[in-house]
Amino acid sequence: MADRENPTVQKLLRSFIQFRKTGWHDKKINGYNPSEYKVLAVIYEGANKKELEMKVSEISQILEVTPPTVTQIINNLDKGGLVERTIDPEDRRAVRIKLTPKGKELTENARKAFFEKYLGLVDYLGEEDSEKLAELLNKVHKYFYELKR
Amino acid sequence: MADRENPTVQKLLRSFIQFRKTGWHDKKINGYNPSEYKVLAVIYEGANKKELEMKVSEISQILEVTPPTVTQIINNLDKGGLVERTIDPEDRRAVRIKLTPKGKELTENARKAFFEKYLGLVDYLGEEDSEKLAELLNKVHKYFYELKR
DNA sequence: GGAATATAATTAGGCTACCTAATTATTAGG
DNA sequence: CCTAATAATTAGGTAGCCTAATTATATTCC
Repeated sequence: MADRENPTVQKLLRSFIQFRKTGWHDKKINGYNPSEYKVLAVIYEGANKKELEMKVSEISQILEVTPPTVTQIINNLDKGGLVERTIDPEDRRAVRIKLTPKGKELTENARKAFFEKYLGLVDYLGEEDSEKLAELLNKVHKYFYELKR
Repeated sequence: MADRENPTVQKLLRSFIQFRKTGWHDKKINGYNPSEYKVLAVIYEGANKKELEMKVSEISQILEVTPPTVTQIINNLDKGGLVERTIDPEDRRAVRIKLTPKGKELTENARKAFFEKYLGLVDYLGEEDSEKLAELLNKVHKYFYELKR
């Protein structure tokens, strides 16, 4: 209670607020929003791992957003010719999403820039502290997650 | 380039994404949004430190949002009777914002709950790791901030 | 001292990134 | 084979921001 002035709490709070404003999530590139790039990245990575293309529901699970959110983003990517829908022949309710050559090129370029930036960060923090940070953030997530239930 | 698969980068990225979804910033309390509570908190803290009430521009600087954003939030808080505007007699362009008794009570209750939650977090992480986390987040912010210029 | 300029706040309108509820198409279970 | 479940979509809404334009007041400087 008197602990309301606890300096560690204060520091942590300030850091959280600042971190939220950190532009680590970039602004528009090539006319596409960060949320659109995230979907592109998921489709791209999925294609490198599996034989079948990603379903809307799979993308939605990976990004932890609802399916309507994914549908909307896919609609825009489709309009821009970055992505194609095909009906899954095994389950005609499902839709498989595939990158077009244009979409693939865009995604690869964005990924390159993105990973360079993050390699720079790991370099800046040092390998050890980077690992520590990831671990601590996971613990924070777990703490709040468990509070909510 | 081959470093694109650097596991530390991957871990860090996953942590960042997860952290962004962490509900550390709460949902509506008493019908007021997190952004509204942040403004209340700033006004409350300002009142404890200075003789004069907060101006819109001061609130805007502290929260790092534009003045129109603050104006809108103040409008809502005003409608709810949590806050009062008075014209600064020294500079009649400026508006001083003051908590009403109702606003003050609400803010105090919210602050209490809020700080208890964060004391719990510090307890969960340990004092030392909490400090480390704050420090690392600040470094991350600095890295991205400098990249942007 | 008055015109030009700067500053404080507000209004109007727009945007991103989400959400929920309802609908449509298809598949699976009793 | 009919009911219930599942996949995706459409429609509409919300929070939390933003920019540009406007209004009122202050400051500067010839």
